[in-house]
Amino acid sequence: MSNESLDASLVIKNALLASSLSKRAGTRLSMHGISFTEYLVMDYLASSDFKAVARIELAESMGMSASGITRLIAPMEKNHLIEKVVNPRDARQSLVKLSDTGERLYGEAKVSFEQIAKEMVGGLSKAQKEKMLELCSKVF
Amino acid sequence: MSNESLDASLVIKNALLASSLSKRAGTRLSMHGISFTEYLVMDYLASSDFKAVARIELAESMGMSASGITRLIAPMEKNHLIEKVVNPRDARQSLVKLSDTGERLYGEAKVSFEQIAKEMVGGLSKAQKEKMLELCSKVF
DNA sequence: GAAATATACTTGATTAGTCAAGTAAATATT
DNA sequence: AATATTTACTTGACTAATCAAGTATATTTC
Repeated sequence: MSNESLDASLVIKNALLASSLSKRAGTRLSMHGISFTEYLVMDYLASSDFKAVARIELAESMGMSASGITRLIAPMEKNHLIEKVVNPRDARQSLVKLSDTGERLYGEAKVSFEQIAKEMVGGLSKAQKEKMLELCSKVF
Repeated sequence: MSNESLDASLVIKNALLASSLSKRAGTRLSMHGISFTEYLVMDYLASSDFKAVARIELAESMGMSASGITRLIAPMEKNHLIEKVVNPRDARQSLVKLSDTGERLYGEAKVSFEQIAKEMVGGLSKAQKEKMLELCSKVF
């Protein structure tokens, strides 16, 4: 295989893999009434120590547009998973944090997510998983 | 890090990586007037030796629904990139193949795609790319 | 060989996102 | 201090996909 087609194959394989993984994860998470993307938001907020975060930061961290975040957050707020927090230093911002309900739901969803994640990458040894995570991080 | 959270991190990292890669690839491919998904279809048809392929096979190979393929192919057919081929043995099927125009466009797009793929995975050595491809294949 | 079931595809309704344009507040420029 | 630019976000119009239901053909069962 030429170098170029190795690169191309890698990109394509990764795209197909991620599509499969996120679909399976989404199916599992739907039992908690949330989508994979919503889970990612919660996970990010949780990793931010449950502190309020600017929407723009969320957008960047998730590789989404600002408007995508607006539309993603709106129903989560309506469902009381997420709370708006104002930033007294900057009135343009509308910070976002997990509500108590959101934290609780995240905790439950996390169990399911870790279960399905385990099933999905079950074909790899611990060392291989670590290697793959490292390689992914090197690319992005 | 616990085993469970390693699994979860790997799945999340992969999703974010693939999202980034496919967006960048899509941007580059838009110069040829096609999307990343359309490129994937063409690539699959090319790898099938440019023979006609059933839509259902396409759907499966790309991890998409049958209706997704219908809607994806329709404009490609209108733009004469893809031709319908009937299967005399099964009138339910509507096979799909690259037209001459489609083959030509695929050839051009492939150059761009391999270029951007090279840029995107440039942080890895050849051995690392091979390793990552192998690990991805092991998972899916 | 007729009836039941399964397969291949399409269509209508919906969802999750995009981009471009708009608004309002903050920051920089002069 | 007034003006220009940038930043954070929202909204309207659109696109790409999904699912559920429908149609037509093929296959299985009796």
